Amino acid sequence: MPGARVTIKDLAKRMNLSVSTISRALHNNPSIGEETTKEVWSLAKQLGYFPNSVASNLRRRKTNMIGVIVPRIDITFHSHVISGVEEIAYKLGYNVTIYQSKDSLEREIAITSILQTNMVAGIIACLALETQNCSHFARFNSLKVPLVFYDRVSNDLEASKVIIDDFDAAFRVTEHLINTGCKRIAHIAGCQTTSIFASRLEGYKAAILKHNLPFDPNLVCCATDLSYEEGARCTRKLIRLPEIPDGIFCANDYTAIGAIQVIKKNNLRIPDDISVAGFSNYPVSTIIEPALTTIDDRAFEMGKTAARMLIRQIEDRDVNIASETVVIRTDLIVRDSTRRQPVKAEN
Amino acid sequence: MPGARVTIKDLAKRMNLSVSTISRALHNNPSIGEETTKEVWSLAKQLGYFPNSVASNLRRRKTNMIGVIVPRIDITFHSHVISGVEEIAYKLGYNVTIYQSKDSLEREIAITSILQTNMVAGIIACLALETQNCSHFARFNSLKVPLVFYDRVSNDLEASKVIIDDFDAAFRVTEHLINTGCKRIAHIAGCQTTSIFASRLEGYKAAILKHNLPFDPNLVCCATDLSYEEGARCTRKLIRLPEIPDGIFCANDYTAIGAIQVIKKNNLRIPDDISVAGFSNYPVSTIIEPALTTIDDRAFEMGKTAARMLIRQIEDRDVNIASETVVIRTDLIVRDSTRRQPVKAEN
DNA sequence: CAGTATTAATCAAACGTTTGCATTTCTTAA
DNA sequence: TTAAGAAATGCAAACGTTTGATTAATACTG
Repeated sequence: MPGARVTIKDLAKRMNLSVSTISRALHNNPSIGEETTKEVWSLAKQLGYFPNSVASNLRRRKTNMIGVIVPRIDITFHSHVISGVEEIAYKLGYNVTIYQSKDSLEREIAITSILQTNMVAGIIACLALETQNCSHFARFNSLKVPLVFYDRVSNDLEASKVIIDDFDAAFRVTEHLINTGCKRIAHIAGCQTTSIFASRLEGYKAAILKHNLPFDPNLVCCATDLSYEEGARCTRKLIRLPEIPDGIFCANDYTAIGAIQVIKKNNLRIPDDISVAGFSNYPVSTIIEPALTTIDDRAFEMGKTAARMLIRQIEDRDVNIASETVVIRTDLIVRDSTRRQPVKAEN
Repeated sequence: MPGARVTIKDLAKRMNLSVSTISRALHNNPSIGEETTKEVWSLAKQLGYFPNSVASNLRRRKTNMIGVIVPRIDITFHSHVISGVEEIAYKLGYNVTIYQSKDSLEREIAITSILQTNMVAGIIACLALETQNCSHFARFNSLKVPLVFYDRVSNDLEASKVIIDDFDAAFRVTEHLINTGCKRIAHIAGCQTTSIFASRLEGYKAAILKHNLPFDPNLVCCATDLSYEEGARCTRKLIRLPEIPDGIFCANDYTAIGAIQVIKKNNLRIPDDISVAGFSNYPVSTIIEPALTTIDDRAFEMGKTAARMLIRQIEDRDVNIASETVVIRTDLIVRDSTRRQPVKAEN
């Protein structure tokens, strides 16, 4: 009797009403008299009644739970996305449950099973690096559980996506480097089986070619995890090239930071000798000296958008929205790492 | 029939067995024949059966859900804690659902109601800055829902805690500053109604006094949110003091970064003119130049520990573990921001 | 062979809601 | 006065499991 939960039945007994009446009253169903409704509410408060959503979920055959799969929670980008998701979910009465795939396909698959078992109402996911084939997500189509991918998305599956235009963003960064006088621009690229990194490379190439600069494969350095260390390693290689680059576009901010520090250690000046640009606008990009020019990928916005899309699909289930793809606007943020003394495009 | 979930009943019908037999078989209950058990499993796989944990939770009157309340997900410290929680929870078969209090008491209260409604098995929480009184958590005592606080904890409530020894850590940092030659050490302190920040101030004081340095209240700068900007602001004030400090211990890394940048802008050298130390060991502390001496608060470890404690309590419910408090070891990480030319303690 | 264990499976209730379909009571119109 | 409609409430099944109590069938013991 101490912690014994108060249920709808208890209220019913106390008031000599049926449980259905209580249930309806608590939902302010108009078919229940105003008087009664008020009394039910007040008794509920008095007795400390709390609805049991597990029971409700079972009966209604749906939950208010949104499952989120991220590679890792402690990566800035993802924690910002999650924050955005939670923000919207909370406002709209949904709960958020989180899983880390650790970039492992096996774990991602296991997680999809858990989500199915838990009857989540919808899923937001960023694919694991290992994931090439998304068949483990296919089940959610037949279960009518809406699915929104963000950032690293799948094309072989009917599902909504929220992404940025990586090609365009990379193009703009590269063009910015060109416009500030760089003629020999290197690119530290991410794993090319992941489409976002492939697009960034493409955007880079396109800008180079558009401006009639030669495309030199030696200037493209393929990284795998885009860590600080990889950035440093690639940069050491680049500055030992016979013809040293005068600009480096890095596929993310971590590698850019690594690049900057290596360049400084080698007594080259940034941006005078080499300009550096990153991608993501992590907080650290304002701290590093010189401050890093980068692309703001608006992770928080991405999370909010994904959540909104998902919830709309959950609630309009019957309308059966065809999957939609939203492209989030990105911003080029110019800081000192590319801010050269005013030069004309041609020197 | 397309997305129709396969249930235990379907299996029962197909095999001419009762649902209870199926249920037991799926739990490998020894009272079911080996033969039967095998067949049930194989049919389950064949039909794509997935257990419905909502139903199971209702019947068992408990869920596998751990509720986590953090001030904000996108703060490095908390995202690392969450990552640790998820890591352990996943391994042990629990799910993690996350809520941000945004440091608002009102929201924190609302979240506790949601958690109760959702029948979470246990709760891990870091109190909102606004929270002075924890009565809204009291209900979980009577509901027998275990509760583990981390970092910002409550003392007026029977609950487990996982914390670091803020006093000790602050003491060690300060002593380190003294040992490397600082004689006039300032402290940029956090909100003093929050016990962790009060303890850091105390630790600072204790070290000062132990080494017979004068304690000068003018050298203590109380901040509220410990942001980069506050760090910068306080530092500007400090370096305009008639007697400028030769060391600053900041209550977190953000403020320390702000301090460093202000000091550099004012053409003072770090650590030669002023040593700077922070608290938390955020990734940025290795990036800033000079690299920041700080305390590693081992957030990830904290999350893992909190999760382990919580789950143990959930599972040993009957044993009724008295609340326990675990203090996580912290490490002083010495970097260039305090690494002076070798000097004796006395110059 | 009677009696007792042992094994394998079934029965039926329960968990706390929600909801379609009655039922009751009261108005209102004809 | 009666039929019909509206308003307020009740009945009972259902959601998909789990589990204590029970039964049926088989094997074992003395």
